[in-house]
Amino acid sequence: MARGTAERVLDEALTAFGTRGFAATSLDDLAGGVGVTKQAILYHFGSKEQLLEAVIDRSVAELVELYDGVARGTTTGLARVEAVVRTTFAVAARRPELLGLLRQVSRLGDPHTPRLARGMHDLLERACAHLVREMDEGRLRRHEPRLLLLTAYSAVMGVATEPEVMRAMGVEPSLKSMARARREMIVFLRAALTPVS
Amino acid sequence: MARGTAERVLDEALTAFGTRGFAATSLDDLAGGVGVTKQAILYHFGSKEQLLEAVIDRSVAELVELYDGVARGTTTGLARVEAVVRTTFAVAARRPELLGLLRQVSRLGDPHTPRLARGMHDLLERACAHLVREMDEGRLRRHEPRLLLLTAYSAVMGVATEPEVMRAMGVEPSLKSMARARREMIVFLRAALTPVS
DNA sequence: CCCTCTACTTACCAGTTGGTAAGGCGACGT
DNA sequence: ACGTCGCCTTACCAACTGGTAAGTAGAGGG
Repeated sequence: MARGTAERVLDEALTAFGTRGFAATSLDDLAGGVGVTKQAILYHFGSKEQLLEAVIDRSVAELVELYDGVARGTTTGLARVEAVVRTTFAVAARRPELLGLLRQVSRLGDPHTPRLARGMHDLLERACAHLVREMDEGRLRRHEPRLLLLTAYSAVMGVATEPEVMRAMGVEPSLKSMARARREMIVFLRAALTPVS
Repeated sequence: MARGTAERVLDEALTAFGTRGFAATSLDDLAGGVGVTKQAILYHFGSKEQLLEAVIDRSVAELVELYDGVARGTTTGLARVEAVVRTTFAVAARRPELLGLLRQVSRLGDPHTPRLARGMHDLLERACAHLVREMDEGRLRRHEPRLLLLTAYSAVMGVATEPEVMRAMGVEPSLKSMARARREMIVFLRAALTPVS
C-alpha cells in the first residue's frame, strides 16, 4: 500500500474517465484495476459522482500549476504562446488522460462542467489579460482574446488528443508525426499571430 | 407512422449518441423517445452496436454529400476555406448532434472509428488534393496539407461544438456570439492562410 | 485486555442493461 | 376464408449497475 488506496483509485479513475468516459466506466472496473472491491471506493469517495469531482479537482489543480509555471518561466509574445503549445503537446504525449478528462467533462453538463470551469477560470483570465497586454504593445496581432484562446485551445487539443482523427486523415500517429504536428501548429499560430508590420 | 419507425429510431439515436454519448444512452431511452418498445429497435437493427453503425453510415453519407456540395458550389483559395467554415458553423447551429457524433465516435475505437474514417476518407483526400493545388498556384500559404486540415478541423469543431468551453471562457453561447466566433475564426484562418506576397 | 478507529470485505439489494422467445395483428395475396 | 409476411408487443432473462448494511482484521491507546 505504498501510495494509499485513495490515491491509486484517483489515478485509475482519471485514466478511465479521461479515455473511456464517465458513463462507460463502472466502479467495478475501477476497483478491479486497483485491486480492491467497489465498496472500498465508495468508502473513500461516497459515490461515483463524488469520485468524479475529486478527479476533476485534482486534475484542475495539476493543470493550473503546470501552466502557471510555464507563464512564470517564459518571456513575452509569441515565445510564450509557443511555450504553452509545447507544454500542451508534452502533456498530450505523457499524460493524455489529463486532456482527455477535460474533453469528457466538458460534455457532462450541469454539476461537473461548471466545477471544471470555476477551477480554470482564474488561469484563463490571466491568459486573456496577458494576450491583451501583448496585443496592446504590438507584440501580437490583434484578435478577440477570448475567441482566440478558444480557437487555439480547440486546435491544439484536437491535434494533440485525437490520434484517431489523425489516422482518419492518413497520418499515422507516432512520436515523429506528433512532433511534426506540433511544429506545424506553431508555424500556423505564428502565421496568424505575427503582427502586421 | 409517417416517417417509418426505423427512420425515427435513427434520428433519435443520432441525437442521443451525438450529445450524451453511446455508453450513456440505453435502448430503453431511445425507445421511449420514439414511442415504441426497445424490442422494436432490436427488430430493425439487431443490436445496439449495429444501430450505432447504421447511425454512423447515415451521418457520414449526409456530411459527405453536404461538403461535396460546398466544394462544387464555390470557387478557389480562401473563398472555399471560408465556405467550408461557414457550412460547419451552420451545421453546428442547426444540427449539432451531427458534429457531436463525430466527436463521440472518434473516441470509441476499434470497430466504429475505422468505419467512420473509411466513410470520410475520399472526402478528406479530395480536400487535401484541393489544398495542395491551391498552394501550388500561390493562392494559399504553404502548410502541410493534412496537418493543416487537422488543425482547422479541430479549431472549427471545437469552437462550433463546445459551448461549455465557451462558457468556461466567459463567453455566453448565443446566436450572436456564435456568429462572432465564426467571423473571428475566418479572420484567424485568413491570417494564417493568406500567401505572403 | 479491551476499546476504538481506520480501512477495508462479504453479503446483499433494487433497478437497469442489452438481448431472446414467442405471440399478436393488420395488410395482402390467393 | 386462409396462409403468411412484416412489424411490433408482452414476457422474460442473466448480467451488471451504483449503493447500503453489517461485519472484520489490525493498529494504537488507556
